[in-house]
Amino acid sequence: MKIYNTLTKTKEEMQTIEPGKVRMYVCGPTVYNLIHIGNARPMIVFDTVRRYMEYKGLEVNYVMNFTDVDDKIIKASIAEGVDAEVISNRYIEECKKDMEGMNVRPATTHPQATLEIEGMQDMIHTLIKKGHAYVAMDGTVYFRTRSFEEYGKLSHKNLDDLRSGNRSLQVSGAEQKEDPLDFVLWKPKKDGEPFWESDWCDGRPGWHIECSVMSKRYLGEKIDIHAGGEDLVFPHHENEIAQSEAANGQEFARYWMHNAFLNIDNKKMSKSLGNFFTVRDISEKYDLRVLRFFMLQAHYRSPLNFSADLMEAAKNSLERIENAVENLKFLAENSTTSERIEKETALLQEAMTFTEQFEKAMDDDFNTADAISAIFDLVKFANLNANGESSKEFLSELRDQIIRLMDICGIVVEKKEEMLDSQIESLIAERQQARKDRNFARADEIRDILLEKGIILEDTREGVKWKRIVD
RNA sequence: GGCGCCAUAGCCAAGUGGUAAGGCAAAGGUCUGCAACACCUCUAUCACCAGUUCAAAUCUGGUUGGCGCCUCCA
Repeated sequence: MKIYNTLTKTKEEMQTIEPGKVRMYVCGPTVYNLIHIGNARPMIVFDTVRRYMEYKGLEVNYVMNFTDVDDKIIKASIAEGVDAEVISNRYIEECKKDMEGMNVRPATTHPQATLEIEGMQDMIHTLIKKGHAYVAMDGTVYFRTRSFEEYGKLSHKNLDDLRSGNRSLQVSGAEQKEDPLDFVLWKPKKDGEPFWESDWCDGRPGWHIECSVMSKRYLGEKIDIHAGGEDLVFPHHENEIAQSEAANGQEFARYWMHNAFLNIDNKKMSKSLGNFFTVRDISEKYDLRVLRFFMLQAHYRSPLNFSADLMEAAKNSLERIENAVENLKFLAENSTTSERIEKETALLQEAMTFTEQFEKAMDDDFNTADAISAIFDLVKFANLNANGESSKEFLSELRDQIIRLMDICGIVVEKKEEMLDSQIESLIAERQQARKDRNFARADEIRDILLEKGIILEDTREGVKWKRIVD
């Protein structure tokens, strides 16, 4: 299994610290509002990475935090006249609902920054003791960037470029920093803000220290994979490395994975620009499986453009796969032979090559776009080789294979067994009679009635099939 | 100003040295009372220029056009 590592800018064969086990940390959202579809990309991408690793037999300890102390949360709490906690807890719950809708599995642990303050203070103490941090006059604690020699190794920047190249940094350096690139580990409270007591001042932690500490607490000082959006490479992840490695004296994470951005009409989507859709917005128009499928059709390191047309295309594509699964199920239910015949054994063996194709693509830095094309090849193969004469065993093996691969992608194509509404059943029977009587007007009328209820009928050689509309 | 990424058919998107996967859409056809599903057929020399090579979408240099990070941000 190969992973593209931002640290080395190459694909590397994954070797875990502990055989058979993966320690993985994903930077989660700041919970001050409903998550948007940009937030959804890393959730979907890395959930798929996790699912694939588990499929390959690895045990994944998966941690995704919630950043629940932040300027915007505080701003929202002041606007509503409630505690910051009320805001963050509310949106953590909403985020979990959205994750469930996208079939993103809950992490092994979902730590929250405000519950880990003690660990943060410990790490800051250590950094001060080791000379990597200092306390300013007002109690702010800064990380001494120049004390960490490898600073810049993740984002491949060097300190001189950063210093000379950036105007705003130089201006803001007028504070009490020793160096404009030093960043905050602990900052003093302002009126009305949540705060914690500390040896330096009443205040709250800087953003970067949170992830360093939560990662260490739940996964240990050294982890296998640290992941997040590409915008976090600098400064967030760069700073995490500096803090963690300076404090712990060893490498922080082996592999750094970053997903590219989701754009709207070729423009960056951001909360500050206001051109964003929440996952909740999308869920009103589409089944969230469509959103998930849409995102997995591109490679996670390529920018992806979002639009209504593209969602429609993704929906139609997904339907093709679902149709095949439905069709196989229908044929199996009506098949008269149960055991497979020799020829079918050979066909099933051939079908396995699609699973191999799928795995080969996923092994190559989780190339979901390629992996999904293998699923389509399998779908084509199934459509071509399954018919009324096929055995039950053959049909269900094919169906299981498609379902299994889609399941790795985190998309459930197996419809739950639903009780056939007796009303629907009798309408279908009535329509069949009408067709027999060549009363096509009535037959079409019944079909329209069912269509309005979201039921699509399909007349096939083997009988009438029905399915619920996907949207 | 500094660092970096991308450019493949109408649209989306793999492929990163050996003569272009897959999906959507469109067109024609088979099946069918019609429709839908499915199947068959059909759509590209890979932004442009120059070079390296027996061989380049794939490597090198340049041009043009997009975009990202350097500030809260997935």
